[in-house]
Amino acid sequence: MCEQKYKTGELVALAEIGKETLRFYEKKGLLPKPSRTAGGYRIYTEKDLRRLLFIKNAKKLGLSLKEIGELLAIADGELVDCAEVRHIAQKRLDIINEQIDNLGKLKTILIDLINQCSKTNTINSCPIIDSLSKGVKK
Amino acid sequence: MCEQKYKTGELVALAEIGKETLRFYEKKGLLPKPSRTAGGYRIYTEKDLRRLLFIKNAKKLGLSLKEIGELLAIADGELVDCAEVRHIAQKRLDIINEQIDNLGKLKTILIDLINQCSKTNTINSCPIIDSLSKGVKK
DNA sequence: TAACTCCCTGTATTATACTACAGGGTTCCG
DNA sequence: CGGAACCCTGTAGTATAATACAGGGAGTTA
Repeated sequence: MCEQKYKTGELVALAEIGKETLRFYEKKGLLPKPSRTAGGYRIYTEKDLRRLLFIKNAKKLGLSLKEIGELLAIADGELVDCAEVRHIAQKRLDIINEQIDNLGKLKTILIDLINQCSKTNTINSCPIIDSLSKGVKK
Repeated sequence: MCEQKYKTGELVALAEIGKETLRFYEKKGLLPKPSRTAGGYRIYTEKDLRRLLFIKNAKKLGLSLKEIGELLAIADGELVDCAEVRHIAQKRLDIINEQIDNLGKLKTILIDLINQCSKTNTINSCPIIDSLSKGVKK
């Protein structure tokens, strides 16, 4: 029966974020407006902590706050249209595949550069500039 | 003997960027200050076009303008210290590997979500929230 | 009750990468 | 020479994601 309650300082310590960031997320609508003490202090629950950790992890995976907001809206049941969900997820998936592809190309270019560099020890012609001037598909 | 010369409008048309972006890059030091006509109009050369295309392609690969600037400095011979070059390249390579790794994880999560969605057609429990609340390594 | 820590609000600043004016000067065509 | 199209400068605004700070209130403990 005794659910854990946190004040701002306790929550930010547990989630390892700044207190300004917490308020920022609240203002952005990513976190619900918490209840308050008589003195006006915010009171958070376990649910808020989980939500905050979700935001943190999703960010780590490269999602923008806007996208995270959309996913949270789905989780909250505000957005129950399946087509909508699929659309968000698929759109992101396309971008991810493209990014993985691009990162692979950049990786090759950088490995070439590093090798080139260790061979000559001076750079007269630049392998990256050459590679990238020719263009990257898409 | 007749090298191609471009005015701002011609160059931005060829590179497919905005004219303000061109000035922005000049101010940032990514493009050298071009020579001018008697009337003060900027005159660009083929070399500038190649440089601009390099910036565009490097951006597509996810490099920041700051990193692009460092690579251009290398290409310009301003930075000929091999250790420095290797350092920039290796640092980026580490980030890339991590990003590829993270994107792969996100991809799995999203594919799960899409599948879940097409099975149930309604979302009662949210697979992404569940996945991400548990955390992502590193 | 003083002192101290924590919390409140609102506003301003940071960094990245542009994008959009306002108010002029230049070039070129007829 | 008139007018359109183009270019110049400087400043301001946009979006994203925070981060910092000023000025004040709340809660706790000696």
